[in-house]
Amino acid sequence: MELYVERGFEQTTVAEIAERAGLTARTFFRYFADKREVLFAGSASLQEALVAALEGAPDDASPMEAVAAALDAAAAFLGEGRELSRQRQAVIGANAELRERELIKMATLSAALAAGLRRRGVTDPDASLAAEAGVVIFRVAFERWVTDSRARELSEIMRESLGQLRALTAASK
Amino acid sequence: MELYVERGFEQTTVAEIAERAGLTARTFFRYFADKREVLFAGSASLQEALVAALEGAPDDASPMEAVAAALDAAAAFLGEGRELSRQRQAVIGANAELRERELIKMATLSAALAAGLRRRGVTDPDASLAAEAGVVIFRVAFERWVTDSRARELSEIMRESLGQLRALTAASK
DNA sequence: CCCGTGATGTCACGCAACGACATCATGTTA
DNA sequence: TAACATGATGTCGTTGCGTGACATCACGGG
Repeated sequence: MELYVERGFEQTTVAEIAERAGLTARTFFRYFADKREVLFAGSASLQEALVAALEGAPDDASPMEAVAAALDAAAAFLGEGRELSRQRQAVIGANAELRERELIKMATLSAALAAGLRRRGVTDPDASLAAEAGVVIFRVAFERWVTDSRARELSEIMRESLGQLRALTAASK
Repeated sequence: MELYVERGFEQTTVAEIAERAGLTARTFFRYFADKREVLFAGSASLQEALVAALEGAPDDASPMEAVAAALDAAAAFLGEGRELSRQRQAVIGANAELRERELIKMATLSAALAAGLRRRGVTDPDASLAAEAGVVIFRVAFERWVTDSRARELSEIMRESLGQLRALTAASK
């Protein structure tokens, strides 16, 4: 992160990262599949947290209520490190390759949520749609939280965004 | 395409592609930004066709009706080359880097459609949502068309998928 | 004290991607 | 016709990503 923020993603070589970390480039590649993956190291555990929250929702919760539980977990997971999230997002936004990687992480997350919903008994078109909607809300809320100057909580913005989507879909005849 | 189908994307070198085309690797990179871009060469013109159709829709058409016009254009654009689309999709599906590239192309398409809708006077949350919904329908219908053994028309599957999404959103209270 | 085992380093390699420069076929203009 | 500009291609050299093969070294257990 230090190097990516200082001089940008492309201008940073793996050798430099390894040196800063007191390692060899070869060792770097034993921990991260490629230069991009460093920025997404936490995404696996984030995904696990969301899926766990979704599956831990009450049995009688609707699909979107279960998704809302997952979003709460996301807020808890990310809520503390706003400054880190800001830097990270700035780096990713400045580079096309990183945006690609982020998109596929989001797609993976969506698939995992859909699978979790199916395990809860939600059938297929609904499971996928609810999962995709959840990811859309996550992205929108996260973007606002990172951008906004006001110190609102991520969880609050998540809930607000969910409400907005609800209103929008309800209003579409 | 020949080489990617024969031996897969990763096992094909740019030098081989260039040789097959009677060129140098250096020249290849003058036409395509990278090895992946070859498979997405047509995506710019596809996007232009969709946006043109969206903007050419009647003034009194609703946002989703305009999106439907764009989907018709997509069907017209791709409808003839089913076998090519099949091969292409098989290659892309077999490789993570190519899936990433495809995701960012879809995101770009969604942004272009949203911009087109805004030019039609649709305001922001609706424009983005309608555009994203359009891309979802495109993906789902295209996937079915490529996978299905039956010889149904792409345009027909597009319209059917749009109807299903409409029904789903209408049913969600 | 030896012996796995896992983490790291070293070396060598293939290949993607790009900059700089040369070449060659064009069509244009005097 | 000769001179010249232009655009497409080839040639050469370089950087950096990513990987396989092998060596080394620290460690804890027997």
